[in-house]
Amino acid sequence: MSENVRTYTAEHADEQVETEDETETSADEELRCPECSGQLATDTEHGETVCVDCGLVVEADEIDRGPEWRAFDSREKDEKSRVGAPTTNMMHDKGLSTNIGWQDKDAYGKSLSSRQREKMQRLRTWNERFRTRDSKERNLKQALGEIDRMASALGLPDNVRETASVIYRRALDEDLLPGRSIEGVSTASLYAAARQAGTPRSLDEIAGVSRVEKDEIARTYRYVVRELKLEIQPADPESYVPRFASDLDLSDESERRARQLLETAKSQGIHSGKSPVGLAAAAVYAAALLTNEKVTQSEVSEVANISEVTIRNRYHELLEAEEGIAMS
DNA sequence: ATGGTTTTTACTGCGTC
DNA sequence: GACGCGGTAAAAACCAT
Repeated sequence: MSENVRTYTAEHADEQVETEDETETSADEELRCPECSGQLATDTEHGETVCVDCGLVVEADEIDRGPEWRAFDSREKDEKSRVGAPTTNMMHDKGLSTNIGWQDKDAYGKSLSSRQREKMQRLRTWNERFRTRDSKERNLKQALGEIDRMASALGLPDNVRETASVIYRRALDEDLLPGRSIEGVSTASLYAAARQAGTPRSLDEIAGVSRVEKDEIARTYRYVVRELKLEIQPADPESYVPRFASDLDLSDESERRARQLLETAKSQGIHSGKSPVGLAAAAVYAAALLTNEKVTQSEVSEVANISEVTIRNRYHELLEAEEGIAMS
């Protein structure tokens, strides 16, 4: 039983990243403080992102792209409104390009003459052609559609799609695409984004909704992470707990116990090198046992996609760790 | 390619409903 | 007898070197 602190990298490859002196990292991937790796908080009042631990200002003079809220009457609404919709990375042109409405109405809402209608139709056609003119844009359009589709299938929230879009966009900008499929990079981006957002999906789940083989996803993922210097920590077992618990119709109580078990396991260092998914599954099973809720190992293995043997091994270790704490 | 570790597969035995 | 559970051995998968 060697006490090796090997990071689990099977489907969770996390590359070590040399931290450059000038931390000119773009805001879209910043999750942790570069100094003390503490939690970051956004101060919208001053437009700053600060570290709650050491107070380091990570990002200043940010632009708030959202609309001003709280307008009490129509006059105020006009004053406070900033023109246009908020930009989003989920559209290939950030939602900024011109779009010609489909309604054949003029600015006053009056219908157009048939001549004008024809003209507008031609304009729409050309506008669409220009909008997706060069290959990069078309590429992006397809990729974002793909990301959206997979994210929906996996029930991932919008912010994950946003992040995935950002990652993909960067990959495109850095010319990472040649030699790799659009689907592959889209999938890898989504996988990375899900993990960054703390709502990880296993490689198997991702592969299930992607057109690309698991191997290629893993390969591309590693490549993208390395090239873009994304910092992604090994998945936290606890982030799988809620999903498993709800899939098994377990009470909040046992979900809490499962987290607790994982906490003590972490403090004991039991978790290093083991599959986060397996750990989470075992914790959920053990917690259900402790709260007298009937769940079979095979049921847990089903929802977690983990073998029963692994669940057995892990949950023994979890319980031992728990007792070890109780003794001391 | 190799070696070390973890996970999976397959099989067996035990107790209970 | 089917089912849930535990254990073991060998194979496969995986990461690091």
